[in-house]
Amino acid sequence: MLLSKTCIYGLRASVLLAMRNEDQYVTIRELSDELEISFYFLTKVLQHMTKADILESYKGPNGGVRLAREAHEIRMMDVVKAIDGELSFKSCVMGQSECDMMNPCPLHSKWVELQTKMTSIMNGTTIEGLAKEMKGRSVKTLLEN
Amino acid sequence: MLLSKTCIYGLRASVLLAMRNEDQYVTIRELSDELEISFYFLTKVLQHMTKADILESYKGPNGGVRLAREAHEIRMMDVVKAIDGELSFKSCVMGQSECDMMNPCPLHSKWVELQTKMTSIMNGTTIEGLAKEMKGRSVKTLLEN
DNA sequence: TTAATAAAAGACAAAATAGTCTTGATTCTT
DNA sequence: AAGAATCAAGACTATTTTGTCTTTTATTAA
Repeated sequence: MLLSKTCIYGLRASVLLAMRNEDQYVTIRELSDELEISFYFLTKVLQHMTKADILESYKGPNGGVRLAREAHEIRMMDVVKAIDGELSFKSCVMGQSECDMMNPCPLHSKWVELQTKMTSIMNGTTIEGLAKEMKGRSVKTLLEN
Repeated sequence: MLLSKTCIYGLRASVLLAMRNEDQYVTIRELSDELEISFYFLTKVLQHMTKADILESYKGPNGGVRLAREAHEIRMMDVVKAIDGELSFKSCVMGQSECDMMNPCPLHSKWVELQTKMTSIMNGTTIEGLAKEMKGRSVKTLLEN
């Protein structure tokens, strides 16, 4: 698995937040219910994202979490880096600690293109983009049935 | 990390075997020494590969393991599938259990191309190819220094 | 000001992955 | 036949990831 579950949950929760009124706080319970994952676990994930300034939180009644910036200003890359770190997807396929042009693993030349592509997708995709895609999907599902 | 350590060790050991006289048995101890990894752990990995008919083994003096087929007949994909299974790299980035055209995750359209590319690299790369690349690299290193 | 709501913090538990070691089964050499 | 070499099998431990729960802190509303 390329991304950890923690990271995937973080991404999905961000997308849900972006699909709503962006400046409104949403409780973690609502998010975990909608994602059908453990409330406790999601709490930890989102706490981490709050510390990383991707989300902001508010305690007490009507509190919850929301995106710290506008959804189009948060890239998928920001979330992935904050949770899994950069190494997770930039690390060498063959597990070599250093893998670059000077010291390539036997797959390097073929793989580097893939990694570039991957990086550019993560950089080029915003939470807003994912949210729009999700909304579009729902409409499409409706039209199809 | 895309591939598990188990899988990476299995790949690297296969490449070492291919770099030698292919029909000669090599002891696991030699392989683990060369790869600088745990002998015990590598033993388990290679046992698994033997069961999967990627390697064959022979007990006793002058025994060891060797490739079960010629190096150009073993694809990287064979090793990865045998150890990590297919799901490991074909699974959805966003963690959706079903993710296809009919039921895409919000990243599906962008990601599918990447997965295709990845699959084709794994299918198109043989252990022999990796071994040759390794040998070439050594020569290059010599020439550079 | 008290009670209720909700995140923060951190302890604890379970599962998956990675790593270590011992014993047993073969096979070779002498 | 005996001893050494080597993989096979499986028990055991350590680490990382994932998941659960309790207590504390901040905030609101009555």
